[in-house]
Amino acid sequence: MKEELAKRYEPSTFEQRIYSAWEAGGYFTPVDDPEKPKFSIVIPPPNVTGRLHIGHALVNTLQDILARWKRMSGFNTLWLPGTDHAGIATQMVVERHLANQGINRFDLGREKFVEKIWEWKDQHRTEIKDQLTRLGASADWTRERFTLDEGLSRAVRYVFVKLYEDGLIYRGIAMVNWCPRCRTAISDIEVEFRERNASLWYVDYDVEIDGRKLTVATTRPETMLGDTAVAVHPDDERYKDLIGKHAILPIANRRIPIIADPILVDPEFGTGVVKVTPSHDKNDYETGKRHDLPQLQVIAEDGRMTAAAGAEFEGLDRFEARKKVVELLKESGQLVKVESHANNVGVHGKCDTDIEPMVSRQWFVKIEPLAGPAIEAVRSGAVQIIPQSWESTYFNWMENIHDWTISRQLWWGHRIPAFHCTNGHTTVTMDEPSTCPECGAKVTQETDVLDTWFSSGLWPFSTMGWPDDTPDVRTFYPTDTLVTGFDILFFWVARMIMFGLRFTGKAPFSQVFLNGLVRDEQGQKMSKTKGNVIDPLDVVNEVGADALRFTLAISTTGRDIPLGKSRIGGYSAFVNKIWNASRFALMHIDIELKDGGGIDRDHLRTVERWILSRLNSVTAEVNRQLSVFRFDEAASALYQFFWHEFCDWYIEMAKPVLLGRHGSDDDRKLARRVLLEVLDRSLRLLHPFMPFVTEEIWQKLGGVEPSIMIAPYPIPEEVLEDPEAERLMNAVKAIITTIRNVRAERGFTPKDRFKLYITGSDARDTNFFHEHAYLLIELARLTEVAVEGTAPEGAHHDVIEGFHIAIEFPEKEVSAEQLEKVRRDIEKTQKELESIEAKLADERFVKNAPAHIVGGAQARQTELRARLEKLQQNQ
RNA sequence: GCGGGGUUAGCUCAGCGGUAGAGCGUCUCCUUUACACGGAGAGGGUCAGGGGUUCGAAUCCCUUACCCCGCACCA
Repeated sequence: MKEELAKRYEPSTFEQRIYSAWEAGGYFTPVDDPEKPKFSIVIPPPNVTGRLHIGHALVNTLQDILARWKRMSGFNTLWLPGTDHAGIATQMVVERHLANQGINRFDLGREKFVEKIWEWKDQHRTEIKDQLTRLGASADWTRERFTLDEGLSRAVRYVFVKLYEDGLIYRGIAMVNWCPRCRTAISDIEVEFRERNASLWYVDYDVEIDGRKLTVATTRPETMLGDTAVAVHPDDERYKDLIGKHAILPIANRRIPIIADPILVDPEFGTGVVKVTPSHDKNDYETGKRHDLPQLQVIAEDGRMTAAAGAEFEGLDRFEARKKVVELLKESGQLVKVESHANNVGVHGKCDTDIEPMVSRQWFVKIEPLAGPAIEAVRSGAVQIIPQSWESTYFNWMENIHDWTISRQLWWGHRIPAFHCTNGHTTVTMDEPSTCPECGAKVTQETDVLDTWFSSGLWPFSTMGWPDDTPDVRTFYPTDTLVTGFDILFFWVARMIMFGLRFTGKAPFSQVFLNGLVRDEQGQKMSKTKGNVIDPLDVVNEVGADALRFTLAISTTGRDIPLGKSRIGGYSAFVNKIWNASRFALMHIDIELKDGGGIDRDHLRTVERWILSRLNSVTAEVNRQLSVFRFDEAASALYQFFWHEFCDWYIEMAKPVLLGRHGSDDDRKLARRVLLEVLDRSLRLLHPFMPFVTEEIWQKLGGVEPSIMIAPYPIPEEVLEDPEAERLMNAVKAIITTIRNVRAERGFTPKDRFKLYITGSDARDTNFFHEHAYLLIELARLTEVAVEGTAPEGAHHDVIEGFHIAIEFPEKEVSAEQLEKVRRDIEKTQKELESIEAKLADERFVKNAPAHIVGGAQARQTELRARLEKLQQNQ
């Protein structure tokens, strides 16, 4: 009837089989049960750029733990999976991929190139799904989405048109961050700053007043070619007389005005003279607008110099041009000096290319009207950010937010639903008009696409069929918990909150759990170039998904997680332990869960009441910790209970009865029932963390449900609490431990057996030990336990948890080392006693400290006094 | 410059007002029929430094030092 477990724990033999069975059972798909409360969670869609890394394994393990926990706890649970088209990132990898074959995207043309990306996407979507599957993700694949799906694209167009009509999307000319490599504009948050050792060049400009010169300090000499002014501070006495005059721009030999600007110029920095390049610097652009300066674009979209830079520079790369400008200045003697200078250079986070500030026509989202409600949602608690310390970061960013540049000059993405006609009219509409609504001329669609985060910002509802009023939207929106990395708090989380509130009137989730970054052992960020990345599949193949998941969960405290290859499967020993303990249990259990019968609580012995009480307390703990996202605490509680209480103590204590060395047949039956019960509940508690191994074992227990993943999650039951059993068993454990210690200290081996004398503080306790003497005899390896009589001379005395014990040793020489140990024990006890006595003698302590603390100290004092007295007999 | 986080056992980290903890590592003993991915033990910490509040501080406040991470600035 009952099946045994394989002798060895080999996850590869069952994990994939089990996943298929779950999928076939349809357990990942929510059931249509209006009675059940719902729980929904949407995956942070991984980019279809490549394979998942260990950070994905973390974020998805945490989501799966929540989903499985909630599902087992009776919630109608949806975990919606999918992937992100990841605009620039994907276009870049495909371009690189094609470059290896000697093809560039311009050879292919837009249509063909996009086709290639779709092929790439299909392949990687499959790989990603496979990886999540191997991790055990209980996501509903029947609802899988992709940001470029027709449904989601429609939501994107709808939102774009709506925002445009509401005046929150506008098109205009502005200075944006331009990536000359990707040849597209990017938003402010996509710019990363890198510290660099650069040079500061000091250049002399001739001034139209004879003999006078202005020395300008610059880090970008090549932009000089586009200078249209030189600025000084209006109050700077050194240059006051030159304001309004003109300087001669070196090389270009253009006459440019000397202007006064208190905002741009800090007289303390450099020489106090600033060159002004309105076309290639953000501050200079603003200055140019203030002073009505002409713009002169000397750097083109591809990072090469334009004709405006002069014939000898045209076509040169901007960095080549820099060298050449410096060279020419040297020759003309206008280069005064060069200083080294540390500065932060903005680069495109995706490709590490220096950003070129560039004036261009782009589409923007006017963000303040969206940010206001999003700030309020967090402030009011409608959206809770965990750990809470991230809230101030969120507020800080949201309160200083700038308009969002949403257009990208790329081919891969949602094409902006704007249609331009030959007469210059622009129509923004969801579907392409046949002709211009204003003049009837032919229209062509805008070639720019949207920032990829525009579509992911709609993810929690666009995936459910919005803007239609679908059953999924009604049932599962808003979602409950969002689990994601803090690195996309601004990119993604903030945008979802803004869009969600604007378009659905509701925050898209009520809680955001931001997990830390997975780093290597040295605390280094994982990256391909450093070669310290870990492919989760390698780990799964090596130690199994359960060990990986448990390691990730128990390491998740809310901060960064240092996990290198050596640590990543660290908890495989624990999984192995679970396997073996279960194997032992199955060898002795001859009943199945569905046999029913339950437990006859009236006939339980103290050991059994104890383990059930402990199990109940860990049940409460796990539920409590999961509800506050303390995955580490929940996992630790299970680890501690299963290994160090259930295996180390309970199973060892049950063995005498299970193996027939002690007790009646009825005792044995009851012990089996309890063992089954504890194992069953433990497996269910562990299941969200270790779905595979728990399922594999649980299948052998003969439960009513076809799968552990739809069996109920244990909840604490008051009847199982038993403080009295815990008190007595704590004493038993402590006494056994003491005997083991003393045995080792005195140099005896486990084979040597002794007689123990023990007396409790009252008859009931003494009687308990009389009945449970076999536990001490078995686990502490004794010959007998006497509850009366006096220990002979030379016995080792101690007081443990209120019980007086004496261990009778055979004649044996006591070494100096052993005597020293006894002396140290006494000293330690004495010291603690002294400190506690001093405390109790202090009336301020007795007066001010809460009663239970004072009471505790008094009890401790009594115990220590008794113990000290007994220990002194050992000398 | 502004903000956040950190500094606790050899390593990685919990604990955040009432007797210093875990995992891993180290050392000793043990092949006891679930498990040597095991069992039983041991050793190891003036909780970064200095002040303060309190009967009592690793825990709260101030301060110094160092280390991370954001954001802003950078001619």
